[in-house]
Amino acid sequence: MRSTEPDPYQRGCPSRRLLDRIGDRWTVLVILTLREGPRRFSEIRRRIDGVSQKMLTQTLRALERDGLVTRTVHPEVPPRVVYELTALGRSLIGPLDGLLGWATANLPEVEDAQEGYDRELLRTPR
Amino acid sequence: MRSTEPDPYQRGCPSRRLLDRIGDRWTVLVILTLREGPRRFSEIRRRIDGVSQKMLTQTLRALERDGLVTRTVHPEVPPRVVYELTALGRSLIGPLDGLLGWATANLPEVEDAQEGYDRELLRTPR
DNA sequence: CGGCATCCATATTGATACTG
DNA sequence: CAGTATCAATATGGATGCCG
Repeated sequence: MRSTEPDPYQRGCPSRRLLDRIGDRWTVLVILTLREGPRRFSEIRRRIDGVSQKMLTQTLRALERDGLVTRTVHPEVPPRVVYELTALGRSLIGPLDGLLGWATANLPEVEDAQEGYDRELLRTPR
Repeated sequence: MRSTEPDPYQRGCPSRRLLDRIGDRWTVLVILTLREGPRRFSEIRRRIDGVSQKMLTQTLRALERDGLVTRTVHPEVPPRVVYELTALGRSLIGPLDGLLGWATANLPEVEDAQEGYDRELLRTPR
């Protein structure tokens, strides 16, 4: 049996393209931040611990290019730039929540497994 | 209103820890490969286009450490090493499928958005 | 076969300085 | 405020060779 293996994961397949997009350290966090509503650049920056201004700019540009986020410049002084999820961006929240829920429920078990693994390594160094 | 912003995404929060684990280029693809059943090292390697032996080894070790994958060495010559998802690992498949489904359904729209964005940049180079 | 060690090119990121 | 530009540090990944 087992006649039908699915296709291998080729470079351009949906899984790969998705991972290339949201598989970096900041993209998902920005989307989750914007789920609360439109936010200014500095607000987003404050809510994501450790993101540099450069990385946040890059991430937001990529999200805008992907059609997941809109960028609105209010012509004032000082400038005010507001980012907001598009409908497409919001549609990603459900699936992301699925993963987040898994993380909340199962990360403790993952970390237990890590401890066990590391302890075993110490006992049998090689 | 809007009294209650959720906590910011601190460095050690579940979202961050999850992304640190599965946010790399290969982890998700390995899990999806193993969903079909136990597989040998070389089988996995063949099914993921472009993964080097070094990266696959690293990824499998991390997954084993996380308790998501078991590694079984069959003491034969030549050696045969079989990897298999644990129950914990299998529990991650549902959430991952959610994301994959989103990708399949919406990546075309994302790529349209990119084209539009890039075309606009060409028109107004700066 | 599976996998470790090494070397090396390149990508990613952070820090800093500067601008409209 | 919200960027851009530049440089330096680091992380990542691939290629190769060797081993049980």
